[in-house]
Amino acid sequence: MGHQTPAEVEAGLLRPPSGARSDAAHEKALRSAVCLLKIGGMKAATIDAISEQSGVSKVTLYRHWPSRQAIAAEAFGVLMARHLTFPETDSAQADLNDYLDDIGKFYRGPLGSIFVELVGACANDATTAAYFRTFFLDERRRGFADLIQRCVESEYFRDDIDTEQAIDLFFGPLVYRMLVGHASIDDRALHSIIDHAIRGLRKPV
Amino acid sequence: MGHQTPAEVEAGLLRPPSGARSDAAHEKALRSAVCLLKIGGMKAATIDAISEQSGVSKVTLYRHWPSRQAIAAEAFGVLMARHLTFPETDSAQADLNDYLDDIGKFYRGPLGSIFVELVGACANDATTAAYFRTFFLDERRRGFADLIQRCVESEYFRDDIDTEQAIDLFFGPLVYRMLVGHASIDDRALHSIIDHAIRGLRKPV
Amino acid sequence: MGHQTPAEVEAGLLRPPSGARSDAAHEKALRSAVCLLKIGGMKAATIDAISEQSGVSKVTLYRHWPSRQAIAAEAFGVLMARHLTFPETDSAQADLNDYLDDIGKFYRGPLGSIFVELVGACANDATTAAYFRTFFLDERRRGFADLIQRCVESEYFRDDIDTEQAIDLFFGPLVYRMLVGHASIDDRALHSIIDHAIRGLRKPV
Amino acid sequence: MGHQTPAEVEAGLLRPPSGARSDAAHEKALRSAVCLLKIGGMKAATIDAISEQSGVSKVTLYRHWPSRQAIAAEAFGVLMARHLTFPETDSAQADLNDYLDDIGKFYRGPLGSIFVELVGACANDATTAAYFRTFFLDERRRGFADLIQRCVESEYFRDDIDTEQAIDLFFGPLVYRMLVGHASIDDRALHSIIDHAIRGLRKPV
DNA sequence: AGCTAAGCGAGACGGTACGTCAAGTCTTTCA
DNA sequence: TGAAAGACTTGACGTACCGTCTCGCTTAGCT
Repeated sequence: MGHQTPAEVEAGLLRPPSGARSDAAHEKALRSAVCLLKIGGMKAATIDAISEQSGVSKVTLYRHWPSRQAIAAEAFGVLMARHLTFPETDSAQADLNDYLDDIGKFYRGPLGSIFVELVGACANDATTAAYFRTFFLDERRRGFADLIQRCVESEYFRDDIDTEQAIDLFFGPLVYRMLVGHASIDDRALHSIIDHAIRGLRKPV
Repeated sequence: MGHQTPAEVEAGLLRPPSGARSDAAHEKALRSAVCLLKIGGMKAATIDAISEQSGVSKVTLYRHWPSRQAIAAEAFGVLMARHLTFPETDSAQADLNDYLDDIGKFYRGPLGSIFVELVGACANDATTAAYFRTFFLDERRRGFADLIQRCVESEYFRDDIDTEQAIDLFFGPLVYRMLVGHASIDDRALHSIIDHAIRGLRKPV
Repeated sequence: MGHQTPAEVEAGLLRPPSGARSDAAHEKALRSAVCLLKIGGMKAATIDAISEQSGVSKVTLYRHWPSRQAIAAEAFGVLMARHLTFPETDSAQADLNDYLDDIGKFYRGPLGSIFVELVGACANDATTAAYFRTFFLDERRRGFADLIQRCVESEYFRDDIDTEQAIDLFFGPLVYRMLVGHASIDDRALHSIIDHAIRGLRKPV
Repeated sequence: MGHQTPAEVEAGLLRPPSGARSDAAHEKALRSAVCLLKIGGMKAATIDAISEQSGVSKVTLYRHWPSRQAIAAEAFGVLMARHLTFPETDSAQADLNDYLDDIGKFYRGPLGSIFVELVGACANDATTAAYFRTFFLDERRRGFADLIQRCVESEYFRDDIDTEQAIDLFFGPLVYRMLVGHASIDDRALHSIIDHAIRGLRKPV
């Protein structure tokens, strides 16, 4: 399947398949971007480096993406596709705790810092943000939204909460701390933050 | 008073005063940076532009700050010093609501987008983050912490909450949304987010 | 009739006729090249532009010509076919003067600067030079050679001159000045140069 | 002494001396350009190549010259400064013949083809032409003008000739032939052309 | 009448070079 | 002695044009 600009993706459109060549370049570029991101983060994923390492010319890269940040965003989506599956047991509450634990580990690992760099890049460029959402965030949020919904259905959370806001209540504080570094996100802090957020969402007992 | 690197600041150290000239250059540079930030955001606040507009040579800038982001961070602190005072009436709860209202307006205004750009810049460079905290964030958080403490004392909030986490429970979701743009921060969303956060902190009634 | 590469042309060979389509593309490309040359000179006559404007694909262009300069050279020949006819009255001397006057006007006009650009392009590529000669210069020189021959026959010029050299004695200085711009080619200069050249060729009286 | 743009040079102005560093870069770049020109002609003297080989950054090159052709033009001037001195014996006529002989050899040698490439480059860009004249041609023409003047004084040439035109009468045909390649410039042709030109300038006997 | 080979438009691609921007360093000169 | 002035290197950027390639369509001309 060919690549898609966020606009098209967000509009639910697909580009007409363009032939083997185009996709090959797209894939090669993404693979190189993934590799460079893992090794050196956003700083390493320059257009020149991706071009050189992948054998895809710069002009072609610019035909496929509007900026290096966009490539990185999509590459990050590819990279994360293999991680962080959502637990799905009988207990929504247990699943929530499991998932939030995973999140904590993720944020403190190498992928976490790439994630943070990407969020930072979103600040400078709305297009990057669009790519980041389309190729990574949206799907992940959908998964988490399902989990929250299950918490609502099992009467763990109130039924008048806004799912999107609930998600941000968990993630926002963590991301903010990772970006600015004003406070720790060690296990204790993490659990305490989560605890506060859960209290904000729980159904009164 | 001469300038301080964050390391020194955070360690409570002061550089030996360096003479009248130095401070004049420091001030001039900051004034220019403030001006450039207001006009064109982070993108406009380049070293060359600051140097040219302020008449302070690049070399001198680098003697005073480690990077252009650091200048911007300190300049932003200067810029914000005149805004967003904390309300202080008899009612902590009313003060909290007033303040959070102000925050909303601030985030959506021109200063808000500079703030977001700076937070984004923090992602790439720990030193920038240190400057940002030292010259802007720390003081502001202290003010907000006091407000939260008053909410605890007036038994609006529980007394076992962590003030730092409480702050991030309010700010994190907003900042996250501003950065990534995945959801609105209009008045309704804002109040709903705040409402969720407050619920997480409130003393059970 | 199909097109010919200079080598073939110069060897007196013709390509086997290739079918109606081929010629249509050839003509369309030349027409576009003429148009682009007139509007923007050599700089505008890029392969991409010719291809786009004419609807002839780049691959086809490269099947018909070895380079964009070659296309331009042939197009210039087409363009000039409509201009600069040779006067032919009873007086060879008068005809010579008329023609040289025309030349002066031509060199200073828009076609003159295209001509100069093409001569400049010949410097970098022998193939371009071959096209330029085949599709423009050779025929023109033949015409001028006839005129000079008539001057010899009417005993205006010596009969031991080399016609080719005589032509270059007139044109070389003009072209050189147009290329390098070290001296004017206004009417006075032009006539003076021509006068020197004629003196070099005249039969002593 | 710092470098000069042709406009300044032609206006007789000098840039204010800029310090040792600048000149070092200028010299290094020219040396590299000379070297590259000798090895591969104009095609080899790319900005990137000059920058890489000389260790002078591209930005600096563009501060010193407006284009690679300008660098090449100045470099060619440097290269030629060591060649083609003007003979100066008692006999102006003999000196003229000697010099024209030298010219022939020069045109057919490796430097000749660089010369032709440069003349060709002048066709596309007036600035290149200005550099070419300033750093190579003007001085050379001054020398040749002196020689022609001596021919006038010795009553070999008429005294009503225009020196500039006389120069072009010799050089124009040669340059034209070298550029377009429509006719030979072997010894016979060369002498014949020179002979024609001389006839055009000689004092009637 | 159908088949085959050629020419064709479309358009993506790798490559070379360009010209520019901003960052951060270094030297010279001045106060 | 410290700072202004400003030239410098570095690294990356985004673009232009080139010449090549593959694809699938059309057409010509032979079988």
